[in-house]
Formats: sequence, structure tokens, C-alpha cells
Amino acid sequence: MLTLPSNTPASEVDPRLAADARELQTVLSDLMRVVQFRDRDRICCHDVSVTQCYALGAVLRRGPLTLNELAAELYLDKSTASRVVKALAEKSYLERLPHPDDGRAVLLVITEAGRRLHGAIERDLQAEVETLVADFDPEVRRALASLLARLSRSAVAAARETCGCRVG
Amino acid sequence: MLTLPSNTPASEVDPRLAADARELQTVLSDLMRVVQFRDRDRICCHDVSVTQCYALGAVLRRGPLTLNELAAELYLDKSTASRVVKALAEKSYLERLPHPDDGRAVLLVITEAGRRLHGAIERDLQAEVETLVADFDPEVRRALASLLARLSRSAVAAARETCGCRVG
DNA sequence: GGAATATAGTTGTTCCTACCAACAGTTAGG
DNA sequence: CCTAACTGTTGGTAGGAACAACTATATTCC
Repeated sequence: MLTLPSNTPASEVDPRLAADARELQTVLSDLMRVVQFRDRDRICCHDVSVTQCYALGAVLRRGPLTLNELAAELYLDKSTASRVVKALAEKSYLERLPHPDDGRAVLLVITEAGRRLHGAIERDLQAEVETLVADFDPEVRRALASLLARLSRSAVAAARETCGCRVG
Repeated sequence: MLTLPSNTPASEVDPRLAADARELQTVLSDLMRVVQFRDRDRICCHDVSVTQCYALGAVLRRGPLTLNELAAELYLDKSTASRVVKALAEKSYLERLPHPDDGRAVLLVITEAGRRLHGAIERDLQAEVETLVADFDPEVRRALASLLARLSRSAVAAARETCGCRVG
């Protein structure tokens, strides 16, 4: 992570930075708002909430996880994660297996039903994104994806560092 | 809005589209998650919730709004919007003035305190974005902003069309 | 080995968000 | 005028999320 010395305001080095950041902040807020709304709309038609769907995806992608690992992955309090998992387990989309090496921990494993559900939702969301970027040129789409990925990595790194007022 | 005839799957016209959409979907989800977390963290240190802050921003940018206009802007149910406004009014960040032309409606106006609070929060968020994109080249930042803006417009348009299961 | 400490999850509590529904007051149309 | 439509508020219910308190298991250190 390249960062500037802390006594040098970034905007001094690059005078455009402040204006760009302001514009990005605005645009990002708008995008967040509408995407959040869309996700709610698409996901809740299925059997789970947005957070539950993310949890399912995390377990699917990262393999068996403990509860704390899941909470960290989703930036949730462990109590929230616990309840999310509980709901998913009650609907038989996840299983809580005893951890082989640690009697306190659980291992979260996705079930076949969970896999199917997550696949269906992901197809829906993907179709939605397709309509969003259908009239973007292919190279523009690629550029967008790579820029977003970079921004996302940067944001994750920043989140890990600052670990603000709350969240352990 | 350029859209394809509905009987032609977009992925047939452009075989890369599906893969790009899938990648975008994944990246967008990750970004959403972390930005959402960050917003909560930054905004709630001040006196308001995330939604309240967005409401403040909407009233600030769009000038005096009625409650219904605000609700539409934020994709909220009018009852939720009403309570958000109520909370902001109790903290004296907003005022509810009678609408001059319509005895039923209210005009939401931001107060000086509200303006100050929103300014402070926006500065915080902007500073956060600055650190995120500080090591992006200026032209890359510009490109990112314009692409996000385009994506956002596209998403707003799509949201208006489909007006899914819920929300009036 | 055993007491003190740390960790993994669960549960209680509270607040915010959201949706649906019902309502009062106001405006518009026939 | 009188019904229909609309604006905003409130009641009720459900869920998400955070903090704190708690149980049960691991680890550390004497």
C-alpha cells in the first residue's frame, strides 16, 4: 500500500485529488443507494435476506468457515453473524458442524439446497448487471471491472487499518 | 436507453457479456459491503444514522422537498421517510414548513445546524475517499468517476423501469 | 495439575429500518 | 357538494445490527 507521509496532506501533492474525491464520493453514494435497493428487491424474492445471501456466498467461496471468520468477512458483529447463520441453518441452507480441533468453534458448511439457492440468486443478479452494462463497449466493461476491483481492494485495506470506533 | 429486442438474449449478441457481468457483480458486491460498513462507521460517530445523513444530503442538494419526493429519492417507503424526517427535525437538522400551494404537503428545509453537520460528515467521507484513490493516477480517478456515474445512471433507469415486487 | 485468562458462540436488549395498513386533513373531479 | 385521490402521520409487526453479559471450551503460566 503506497501511502503518503502522514504530515503531508495528499491534496497538497495533488491539487485535483480533493475535487476528484468529492465527485467520487457523491457518485459512489448514489450508486450504493440504488444497488442496495436493487439487491433487496432481487434477493428477498427468494427465501433469504441480503445479508443471509452474502453469508451464503462467503461460505460457498471460502469453503468451511468458523463463525468469527464469517463475521470478519462480512464486517458484522459476531452476534449478528450468529443469528444470520442460525436463520440459514433453520432453512437448511447451512450446516453447523463441530470443529475438529476446537470444541468451542463451529464449522459452517453449505448444503446442496444452499448451493442451489445461491446459484439461482447469483444468476438473477448477474442478469440484472447484464442489462446495466449491455450498452457499454466491451473494453469499457473490462475497464470498469478492473477499476472497481482496485477500488474494492483499496477499501478493504483501509478498513483493516482504521478499524474505526466500533467492530472488533 | 439502448436496449436489445427482448427476444434476443444479450449474451448471444456479445458472448463476453455474461462473463463480464459475473465479474462485475462479484466486485460490486464486495465493494458495496465494505463501503457500507465504512459509511456506518464514519457517519454514526456523528449524531445521525446513515439513512438520516442521506436524507440530509438529499434535502441539501435538491432544495426544499416534500416528503414523498424525499422518499422517492432515497427509495424509501413514505412511512420510513416520515420517521427519518421526524428524527432529524427533533434534532433540529431539518424543518418541516407548510407547503404554500398544498395544505397537505410539507416542505423540508435544512437548518444551519443541519448544513454544518452534513458538511462535516461529507468532509470525513471525502477524506476517506482521498486515501482510497490517493495512489490512483489522476486520469484513472477521472475515468473511474465517469464510469461510476454512468453505471449509476444506468442503474437508476433500470430501477425506475422494473419497479420490482415492492415500493411504489 | 490447576487457577487465571482468553477465546468462540449464544442470548438479551435496544435502536433503526421497513413494510403494511389505517387514519386525518386537503385537494380535485364529476 | 360529495365522492375519489392524494399527503403525511401513526400503529403494528418483523427483521437487521450493535453492544453487553453469559456459557463453555482452550490456553497460559505457575
